[in-house]
Amino acid sequence: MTAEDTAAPARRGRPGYDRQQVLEVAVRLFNEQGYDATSVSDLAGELGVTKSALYHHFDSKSAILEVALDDALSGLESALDDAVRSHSDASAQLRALVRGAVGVLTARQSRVTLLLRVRGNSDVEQSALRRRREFDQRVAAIVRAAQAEGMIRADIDAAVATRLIFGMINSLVEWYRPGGPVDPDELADDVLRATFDGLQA
Amino acid sequence: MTAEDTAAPARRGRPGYDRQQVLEVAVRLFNEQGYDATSVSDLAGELGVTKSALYHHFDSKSAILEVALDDALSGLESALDDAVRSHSDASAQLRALVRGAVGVLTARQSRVTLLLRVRGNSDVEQSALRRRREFDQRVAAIVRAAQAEGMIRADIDAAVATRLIFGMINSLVEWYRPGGPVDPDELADDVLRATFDGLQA
DNA sequence: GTCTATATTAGGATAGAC
DNA sequence: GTCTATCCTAATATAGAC
Repeated sequence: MTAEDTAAPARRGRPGYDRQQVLEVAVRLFNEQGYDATSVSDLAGELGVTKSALYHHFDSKSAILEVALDDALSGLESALDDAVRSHSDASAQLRALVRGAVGVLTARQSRVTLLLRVRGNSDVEQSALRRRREFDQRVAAIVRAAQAEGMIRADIDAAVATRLIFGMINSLVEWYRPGGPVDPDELADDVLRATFDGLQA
Repeated sequence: MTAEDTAAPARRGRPGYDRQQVLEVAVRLFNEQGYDATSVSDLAGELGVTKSALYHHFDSKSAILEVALDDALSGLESALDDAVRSHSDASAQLRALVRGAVGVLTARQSRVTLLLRVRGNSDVEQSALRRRREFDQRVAAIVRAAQAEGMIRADIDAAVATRLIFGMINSLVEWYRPGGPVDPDELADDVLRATFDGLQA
């Protein structure tokens, strides 16, 4: 209904998954139980196949994680690039970025959730962390510039402000559920209002 | 210097840990690597003792987790109780709660971090989750009441507002470090300003 | 309070048939 | 694309001595 882009001829019988379907279920399980707490057996059980079948789709458990993390990072980086490209002043870029980030978090919720929980326990996780730190630094630079432009109040440290804003945004993955009662666009508006105008009446 | 309440006669030689010291190191490791990714061997290695030595202090790995989670939850519950007891109107209670929660998060950072990452993979985790949900519901009720009092803007859903506020607060555990450049009290002020007045100049 | 075994199970991963 | 069988390692936990 929503995403069936690949030209895959919609499988029928119980068994018979493609890479995308495996990825989908894996990411969901990783989020429900945590990556480390999810065994390949768990995943196989959830899909109703054996462990061996999974190794036909992915070389390793961490290869699944790698694909998911790349997807999340690409989304966030694109949102940042778009925001920077579409606006010349930092204040407008920041607003666009907040809206874009909320968009990515709601659209790719499960993969971004995975990204935000990465601790650096493997090469895959460490390289994702590096890439995420680069993203964070670019964002911090924009917040600093927006403060210099007078958009962000001067009585708060720009680095702290950056973390508070994205702390609020990132926390969405903990409760937002696609298809739930909260509309993604309205949510973006709420976050913009909450961060910049405040929740006080 | 800070917490040496127990009457333990300050050990000397390398080996020789008490429960508190083991707990301290365990919680730090759990946060660095994730609970599931941290083996009892890792912990033993970090302490410079064998695995068996650890089982002298705690019955199981999850027993360590249980103590840490209880401490975090107790702190948050106390902050909530204090806020409710000290103020009669919801608006003041909410402000006191935000300040108190930031205080608990900064003072018991490592244990609260652990709590916020719990997924419910065991009985210990599930009972912590239940207790946390109770806390969340009490908080949501206060936010609703504060909105009814006219303190919180009416154009945002109270449940969403609650999650945004505590999303920002809880995100502190991701970057705040005791003894670092950010003062806990100033941070509480910043969070109050950011959530209620907004970050806009 | 710690140590040297050791039991036991589960985990990630591979070989090769269907 | 999936299966059975299997390898190998690492994980939690225990027994009993020092």
